[in-house]
Amino acid sequence: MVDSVSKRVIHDLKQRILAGDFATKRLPDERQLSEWYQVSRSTVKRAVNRLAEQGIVFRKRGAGTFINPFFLKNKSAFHYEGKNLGVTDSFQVGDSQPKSELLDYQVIAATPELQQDLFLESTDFVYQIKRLRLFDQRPIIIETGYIPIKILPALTPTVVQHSIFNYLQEIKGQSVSRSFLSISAEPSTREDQQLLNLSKTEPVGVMAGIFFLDDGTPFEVSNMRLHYQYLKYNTFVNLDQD
Amino acid sequence: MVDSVSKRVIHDLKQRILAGDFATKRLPDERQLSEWYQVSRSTVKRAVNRLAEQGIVFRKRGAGTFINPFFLKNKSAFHYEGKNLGVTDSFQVGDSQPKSELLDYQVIAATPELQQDLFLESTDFVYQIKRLRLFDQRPIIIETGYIPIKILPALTPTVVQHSIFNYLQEIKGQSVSRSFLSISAEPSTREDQQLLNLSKTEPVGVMAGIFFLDDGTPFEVSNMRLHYQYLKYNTFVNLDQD
DNA sequence: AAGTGGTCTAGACCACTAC
DNA sequence: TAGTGGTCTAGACCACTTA
Repeated sequence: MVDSVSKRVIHDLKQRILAGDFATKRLPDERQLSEWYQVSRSTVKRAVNRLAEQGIVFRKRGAGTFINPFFLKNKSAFHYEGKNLGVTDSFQVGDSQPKSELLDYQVIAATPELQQDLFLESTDFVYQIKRLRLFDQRPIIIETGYIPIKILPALTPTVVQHSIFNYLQEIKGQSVSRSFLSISAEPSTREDQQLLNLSKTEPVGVMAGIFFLDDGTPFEVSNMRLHYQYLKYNTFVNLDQD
Repeated sequence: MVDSVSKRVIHDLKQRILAGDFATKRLPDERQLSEWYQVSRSTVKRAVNRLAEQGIVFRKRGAGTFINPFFLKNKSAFHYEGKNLGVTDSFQVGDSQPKSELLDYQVIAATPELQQDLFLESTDFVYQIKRLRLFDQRPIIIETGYIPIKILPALTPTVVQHSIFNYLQEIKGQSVSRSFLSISAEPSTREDQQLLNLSKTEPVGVMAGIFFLDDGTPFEVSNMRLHYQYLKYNTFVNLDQD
């Protein structure tokens, strides 16, 4: 995993910004950086654009490239780097390994909605997997997932209690690299209250959506009900667009 | 606003994908597209990369570029294009103009937290503006915002009841194009219940964060408590990265 | 008018996938 | 091995901001 040229530039610029090398809150212009790093201007541009995507710098046509002051003063808030894809990724807070308690595990015919979302025929079947996920011994998420059996014909309850994503990687050499999620909130149901240890007035966060394989195949429809104190989704939005 | 070359390519490819021109679920390779559109390969690459960012196609090094089947079957879910920045933008659902009821409006000394978030000195003052925002006659959001007086010295309650963002554009020619938001959920307080017409067990969604001007100046710290039925945040996450 | 970022070109070479 | 996307170059010209 040798670093490419632009990676080197990205990394170095990030370090200098954090170290406060650019007291002016302004980056040298692209042509200067190009000479500085002895790379082409295109490469500098690609590197700086990456920093802009991450909200670290702002570009202003005709004026220059400026360091986001908020980035310097609030680095922790930018910790979301790498984003949230799987749930497990988002909850590496506790030191202990996340565990799962299997609540339900069966094979059912794909409902019309699942057929559409997972790109299935009416003759297809899916696993319905309901798990209570624990982090640091505490119940945090009730997750109900639907996975086509034709993608993972040999899934077992044992696998399910550990990581389905890891199993997928081992068996098929594919990983889940994209997701489409919708985030909302709801009053807790009686079941939520029991499983997640909530009072009647405490709500759950809901993250529902689809996970995709590298090749774009929809892999899983997932519905997650989270203890509300653990729902925290950070987004950086940049409206400079097409 | 003449379209650039790459915009033309983006637009045309998008249309063809939607029209089902690529029955194979696969785009022609870059060199072919380059010839087809009579543009350089770099330009094709930039265009197709934009489509990939939007989740419309998947790129696979060594294999090709493939259309996201989910995009074809579920176009409505991709409606989030343009994303959510301001709250008003996210809620153009109802036909009527959004309105605001002013709950609180005063100038206060910047607290330490505000000083940090808005990049202020301890001698700075901010407006504290609390509004109940109505959409389609219904109360949806309680928004408490903090804006440095030195950015908008002549703000008035009248302006505040309409759009602060529009006023900013008129007065300073600047717009709010970036935001950093954190999304969570909480049980509703008694005030929430009263203002948003919620029962005791119904929660609120919370969107808290900072809005930035084009030049990166933090413009407003905002805390929004939403009627839970109106919190719906869609995200497309792509974990192909650096 | 000078300086800065944005777009685009024509081409080289590399890394990975599939056969 | 052939084909595909990824990185990079060296340079041209354009669009916008600032003075």
